[in-house]
Amino acid sequence: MKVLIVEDEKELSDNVNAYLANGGFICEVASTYWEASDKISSFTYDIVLLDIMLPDGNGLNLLRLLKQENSNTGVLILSAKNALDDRISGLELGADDYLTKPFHLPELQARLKAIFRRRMMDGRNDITFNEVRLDPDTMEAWVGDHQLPLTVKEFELLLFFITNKKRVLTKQSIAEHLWGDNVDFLDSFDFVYQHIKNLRKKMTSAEGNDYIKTIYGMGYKFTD
Amino acid sequence: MKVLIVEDEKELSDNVNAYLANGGFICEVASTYWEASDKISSFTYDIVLLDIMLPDGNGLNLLRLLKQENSNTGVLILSAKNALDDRISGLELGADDYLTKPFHLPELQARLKAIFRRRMMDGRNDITFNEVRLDPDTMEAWVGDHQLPLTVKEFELLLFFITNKKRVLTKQSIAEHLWGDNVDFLDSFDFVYQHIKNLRKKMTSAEGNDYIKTIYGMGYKFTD
DNA sequence: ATTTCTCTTCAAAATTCGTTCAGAATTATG
DNA sequence: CATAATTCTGAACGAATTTTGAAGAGAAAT
Repeated sequence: MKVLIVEDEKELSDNVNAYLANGGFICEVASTYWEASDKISSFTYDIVLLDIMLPDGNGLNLLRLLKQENSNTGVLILSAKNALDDRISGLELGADDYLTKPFHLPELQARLKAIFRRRMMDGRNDITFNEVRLDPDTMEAWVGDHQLPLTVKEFELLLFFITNKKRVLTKQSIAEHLWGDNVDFLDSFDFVYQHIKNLRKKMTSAEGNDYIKTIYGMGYKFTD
Repeated sequence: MKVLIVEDEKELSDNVNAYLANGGFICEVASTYWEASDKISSFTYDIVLLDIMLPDGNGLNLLRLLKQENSNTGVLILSAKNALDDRISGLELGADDYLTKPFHLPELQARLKAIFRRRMMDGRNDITFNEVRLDPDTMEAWVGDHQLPLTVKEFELLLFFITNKKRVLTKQSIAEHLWGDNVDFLDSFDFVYQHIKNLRKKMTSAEGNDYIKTIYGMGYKFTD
């Protein structure tokens, strides 16, 4: 992760630079408004650590510039203790966070990581096994690039398989998991066959492979 | 935007509630760890305002729960002045921001809006998804150039969809979000159908596409 | 008070999905 | 190899879910 430190006090920027570099960040320093402006226009950073009070210009303008140039860059604002308005303006302008001086370096790092996590995660929450990918939030499933048009039961079945990969699942356990307590009254779990079949068909029509292996007399196993 | 205020000092939570409600937020209050835990498990909030120091449990556990339940919820941590470790832990756990007590209400609101904008609006003042554009401030909505004459419920529905794009929303969650806690007494959420229908009609009469996809047996999803 | 707009309720129609059934195919057993 | 047990498949039925139109209730505006 690449960080631009915009800060005119050399001692502070050196400290930050050293600490963050040690924590795995790649840092560059700009000590004036114009130097920062140049770098922002020329290069791409993951996060800009921005001191608002600069000798030759207001950092909020840099923030505006940044949002125009590349809105995907995170911004953490550094401000003097009492500059409440600056902080609020900064957040209004789209900064991700701010920190008042003086601050603790571990906290700075924690916040940078928080910003990074926020920007990278992008709300995705999926489970994968080889070519197969599931997202429980969106109820979408893929084999490779091909999205599977699954019904709810089929999706739940695949989810049950993928969260119990390589384990043998009996028809009974599948039935109990997908149909809950209602199955107690049933004497046969044969209806599971249908859903296995349907899921297999949709998976194999996408690529060559459904990962469901039949264990004769036992049940099924999701494996390669 | 729906906010859960987790705070045991009643006077403070009342103040915050009143101030934010006036600013257009929909607020609910939980004054104990378990009440908060219940609400977080049962309902969906855009942001949780979380006091870490609760009489019957540590707020950081709530934060963990929250990230498990619904990773799309923002978190703003409230902490005592000197609890630096808690703040850092909070940010590490995925909180979006923190504020130390005591704080100014305008700053709190600015930060909440910043979190929301950061998550939804990408630094601008409106929310877009493909051809669809919403402005929560003015309550206006467009599909392409065509402005939609939406009613309040339709707007809220579309806002709920667009702020939860690609996620499957059940009729129940939609009902809870748009109608608040009152829906506890209902046994059916079928009335949601009507609003879906009306919204669809207005969106498709503007352009060819409403982005609302039906997931049979599950709910709806705003996607392309 | 009346009109207009919005929200909700209700029932019928349309659609999708889950299940059953019978027969075919596969695998195990002796 | 013959038999029994298990699994697979396609077709068709029925149940559950969603859509739709219409009409009533309620709120807001004139």
